[in-house]
Amino acid sequence: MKIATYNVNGINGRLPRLLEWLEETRPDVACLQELKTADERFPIDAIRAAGYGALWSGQKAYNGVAILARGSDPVEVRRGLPGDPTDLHSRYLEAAVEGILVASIYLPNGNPQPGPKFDYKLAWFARLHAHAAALLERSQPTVLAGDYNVVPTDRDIYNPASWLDDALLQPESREAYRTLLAQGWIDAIRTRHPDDFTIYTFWDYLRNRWARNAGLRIDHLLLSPDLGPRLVDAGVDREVRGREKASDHAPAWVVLG
DNA sequence: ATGTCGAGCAAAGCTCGA
Repeated sequence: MKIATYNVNGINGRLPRLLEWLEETRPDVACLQELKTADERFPIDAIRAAGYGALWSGQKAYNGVAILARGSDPVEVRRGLPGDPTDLHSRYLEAAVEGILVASIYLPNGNPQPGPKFDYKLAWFARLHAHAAALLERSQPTVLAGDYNVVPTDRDIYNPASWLDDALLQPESREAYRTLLAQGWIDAIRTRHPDDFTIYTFWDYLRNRWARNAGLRIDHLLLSPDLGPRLVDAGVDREVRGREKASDHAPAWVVLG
């Protein structure tokens, strides 16, 4: 079973790219982020025509997450991260697909830092810690997939020098990611590629960063501990980033046996 | 500051968020 995560950076503007990738790689589950569209403009007809059922939580212009399942309709379990009823951003969706609980996560970027956006990022992370711990208590195979907006270590970026003030590299962001892993979650990409320090998922549009492979690893697939023995493979569909009208992220994926 | 995108608003270039 192949589960992927892909920050599409505008699902309508990049729909041909998304459909092409689905056709080429046929993931069983695809978690999408940054839909940047209201619910009523989600391109469900094109996605169904590609062979996928879908759940989505949209928002006009910003955020937005979805879960696609090949040949079936994902069963919605949760919409929105618990812990703050005043938080209206569409950043979390959870569904059951073939016995696996899958979450599509779009963690706040947090820039500029310090400031209210960074505070929101850390508060969102704290809510994720609480919910992720509750998920582990249920002992159901679970995958938390998405754009975490965290570069876990300096081994996950081409060169941290020009990003030192960025929210993605702050010690607080990294500590929050480590705290999540310490609950027992397995970072599938890093576990499968322990010594590959050029495996990235995001290349900024600015300053020719794709051509220079000046990337960051910020999209992650976290597996519940029971899925550890089922980890067969994991990777990044890097070439997708190099295409016309590409998102600034590439899809990342895991195969479970 | 740099400089690249999508999307909204509204009718073209600006603003915002990333």
